[in-house]
Amino acid sequence: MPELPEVETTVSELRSRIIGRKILKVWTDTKKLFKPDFLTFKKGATGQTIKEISRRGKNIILKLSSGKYILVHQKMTGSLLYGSEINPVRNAISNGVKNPYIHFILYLDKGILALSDLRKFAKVAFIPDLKAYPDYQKLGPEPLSREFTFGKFKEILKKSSGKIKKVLLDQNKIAGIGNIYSDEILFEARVSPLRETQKLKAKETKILYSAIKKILTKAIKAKGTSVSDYRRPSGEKGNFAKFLKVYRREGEPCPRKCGGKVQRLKFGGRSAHFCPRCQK
DNA sequence: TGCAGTGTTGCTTC
DNA sequence: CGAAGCAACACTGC
Repeated sequence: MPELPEVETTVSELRSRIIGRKILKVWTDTKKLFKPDFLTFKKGATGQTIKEISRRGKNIILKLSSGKYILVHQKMTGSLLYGSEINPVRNAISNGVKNPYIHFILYLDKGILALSDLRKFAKVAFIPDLKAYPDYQKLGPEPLSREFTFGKFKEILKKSSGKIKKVLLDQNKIAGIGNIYSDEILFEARVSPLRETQKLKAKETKILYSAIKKILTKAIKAKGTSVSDYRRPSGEKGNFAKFLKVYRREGEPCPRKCGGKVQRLKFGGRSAHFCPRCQK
């Protein structure tokens, strides 16, 4: 589930703990997570000091003392956890909850950084040159950055076709929005996920732009959403789930009290939740 | 019991 | 070329 607010929470909570730490050892039981392969990763990471940690879209980026990078994408069920040690019997982080899904550990000179990932979809890459990494450089603008102006948003929409929900989910158009927040943003803006992007009115575009900034900012303040698996580095849950208005609320009355009912509809391979009465 | 559904992405197919 | 479908994996809930 980690979308922009969850990844932002992870990065900001890890920063003070792992900056300046040296990577002593790398462990995994799932080599397929690694790009280009585990041996390259291990050679590139071992002995390095972590100089910086940052976020780009849903990606976590560690800059190493060699000037090269580690990129972690948590995909569906990944969480990066930090603790003082690992309990090998329960595969649990010392100060976290029991967790049998740890598939990757960086042993640092102080503490450990572990990736929990039930479905093993996560990606852990060693990248010599970030700018030359296609998955990274194709990403669209950061929606909370100064660069993402209303003009920029209009330009993105102008070049897009199809339904607005699909545009919001496209990482190469805007980076970091996933299924939860696209539903919540569209509800906030009173725009149906099924609307054709080209047919949005000027006023709706403006409201949508504000809703993107508003919802993502609020979710970061709440430390993200834990619908099922996402955890903060400490193992704690995010607090935004209770603020969700439509996501996973099929059949409930519209929280805006318009008299409509939240509907779930499948398209583009995923489900969209919305109120057909007040989202036009 | 069994099967549909799950936060993401990228590959294959048409 | 774009759009759509599906696979990667393991679990939950109806």
